[in-house]
Amino acid sequence: MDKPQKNPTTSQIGTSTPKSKFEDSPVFNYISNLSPIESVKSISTAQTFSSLSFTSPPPVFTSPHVNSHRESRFFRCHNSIDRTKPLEDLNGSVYKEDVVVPVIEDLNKEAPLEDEDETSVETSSELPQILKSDSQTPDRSDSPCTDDVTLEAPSDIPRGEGGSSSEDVKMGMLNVREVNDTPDCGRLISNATELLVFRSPNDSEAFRCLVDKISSSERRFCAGVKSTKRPDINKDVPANGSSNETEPSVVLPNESVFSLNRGGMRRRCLDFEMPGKRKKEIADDQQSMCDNKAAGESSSGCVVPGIGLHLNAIALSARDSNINVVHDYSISGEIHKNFSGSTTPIHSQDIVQETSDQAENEPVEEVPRALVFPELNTGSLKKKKRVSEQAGEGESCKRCNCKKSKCLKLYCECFAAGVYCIEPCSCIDCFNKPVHEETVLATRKQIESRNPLAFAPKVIRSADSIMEAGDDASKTPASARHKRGCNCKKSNCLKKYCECYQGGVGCSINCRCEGCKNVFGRKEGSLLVIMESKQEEDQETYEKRRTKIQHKIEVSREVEQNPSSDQPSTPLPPYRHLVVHQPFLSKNRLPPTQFFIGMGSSSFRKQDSDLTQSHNGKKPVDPVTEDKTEIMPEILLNSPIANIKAISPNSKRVSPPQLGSSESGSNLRRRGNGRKLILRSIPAFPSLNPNQ
DNA sequence: GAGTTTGAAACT
DNA sequence: CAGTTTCAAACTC
Repeated sequence: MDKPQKNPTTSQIGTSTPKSKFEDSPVFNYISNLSPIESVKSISTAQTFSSLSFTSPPPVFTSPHVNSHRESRFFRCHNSIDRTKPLEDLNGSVYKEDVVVPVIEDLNKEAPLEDEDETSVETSSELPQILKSDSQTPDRSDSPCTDDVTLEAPSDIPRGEGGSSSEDVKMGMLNVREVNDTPDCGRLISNATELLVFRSPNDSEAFRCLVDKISSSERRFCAGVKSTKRPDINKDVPANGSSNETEPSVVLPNESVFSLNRGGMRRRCLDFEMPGKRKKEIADDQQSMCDNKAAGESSSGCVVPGIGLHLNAIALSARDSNINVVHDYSISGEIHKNFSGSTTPIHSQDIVQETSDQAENEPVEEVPRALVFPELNTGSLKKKKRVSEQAGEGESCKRCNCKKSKCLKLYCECFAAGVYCIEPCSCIDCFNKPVHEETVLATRKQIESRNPLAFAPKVIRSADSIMEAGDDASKTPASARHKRGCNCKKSNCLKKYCECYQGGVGCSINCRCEGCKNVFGRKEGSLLVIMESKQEEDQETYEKRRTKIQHKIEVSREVEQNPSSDQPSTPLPPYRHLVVHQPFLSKNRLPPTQFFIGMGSSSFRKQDSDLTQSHNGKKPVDPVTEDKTEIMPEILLNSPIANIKAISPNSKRVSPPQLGSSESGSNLRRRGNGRKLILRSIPAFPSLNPNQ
């Protein structure tokens, strides 16, 4: 639709400029020299670029972003692929490239490059199975893009198409794919971020989008990269892609965002529907290869929902997004990594290594379990709850215990989070199920009519806070630290009864709490005050809390490491990382330790420094600008995203890519802070125009 | 696991 | 808008 038009221009711009610049830049050269992989990348990039960008305007890639991403992805992919193959074949690099390209094109649908096709065919012989398995499974419509489609425009898309029996199926597919795809996709993430940046109206949603996008993009690449199975991909794609909207879906990201914006419910619905099926499928599949996939599903189920999950989470998570996001990341080992890399301080190196490792081992194994188990596998709700709680939870996996509200009121966490109740829920007379979709939607509308922000994240992320600083706090709902502020009277804002505390944020002026002792910050007012108060007065309390939290985390880790239960159910591990590093996840999730990060602008800074720093030293409240600059992770900088941001109207907020690009050296330093970036970007662009 | 506490959500 | 009631999570034992 619109995409094609936009894409051409943007794609060219984004792809050509950035890459060329990067490649040409001495820094880039230096990097490339450092690692053979990099060199390959450069080569591959060029090739891929040409092939991809020009061979045929693939519908899927129509979006410029996509193309650029692809390229970047390819690099990564190549690496992974290369690993499988001997590096010696530099020529092979071309070969590799070819392989990759073909895949992409396949995805795109028809733009076959002859050479590439050949290569693809060859490869296909080798690895077709995995992908096929996915696609072939009757339940799962394979169009790689199905995921995207479902996510983006679930309602619009004819469910029947592509042979996908149902949304659930699609969802499952998505999840699976996500898992599989995860490997490559640092870049994918970037894509997602782009999308978010441009169009995400809400933080949460944006975040979701990210997740979704990532997953979708990952899939694509995965297909290619993953396996070495490109052929399969090709097969899948053509069949599915042509028939289905897989491609389009890809193209649409922006649109998807819009749709997402509107009602997280759809997705959630989808997601939640999944859970039940997922469980079954997962149970069946776990043992099989699909473990990864299953995990992905489960995770996604959890995650996605989570993402969508709690709006709060989304918002935080972009709260969901974050969590969701988080989950996703965690789910896909790579994604997680990538993400972490971008958002969190994870080292780019690590990412690379991981990618390589994953390529060898199949990325998902570790993550998958965790993901899968946590939600699906665990038997007892309580356990799950606890786990989730400890982990920081997966809001994605929210479980309610409603008895009278029918899960149609905000009392219900699931409903409040915009997700359907699932089996683990012990609710009675629950109407918050896909079956009662109409009722749910109607109720939701009703509630929204009463309070438009009812489903908005309660807690606003640091990013938001930043935004606040920069912009009018009142402007966006997210602007507030806590949407409404708490009204605690007995808990002193030191228990989860307090929404502020629960969200890992400090109380603000909006709060009407009495005897506020919120560790994250008292309601004195400005962030600075909060910080100071913390430092000065609350140090002890804070320390205690911190220690406590840390202890919990460690415990959870231990548990994870020592999977006492056969179920790796301990979701904690995967989540934990996420949680720890990313504050955004969900409102609840933010672990106290993190909240600095999550909290106000001050929090951002603290991330790197860690709580300790925050404590010990006063943390100068860095101007928002600084955060922004620092926030940019290397990956992002290198990735097209950076460019995008610059382009984006809101770019002002976003740290200019220049910073990152200009100061590659500083990037390392920034890594720690890097995570912030993504989050920030998300919230920053609430209602951007898709195009620009 | 049951009961209590708490504060948000819903209602008046 | 304030006060009250309802509700379910959070917490305690």
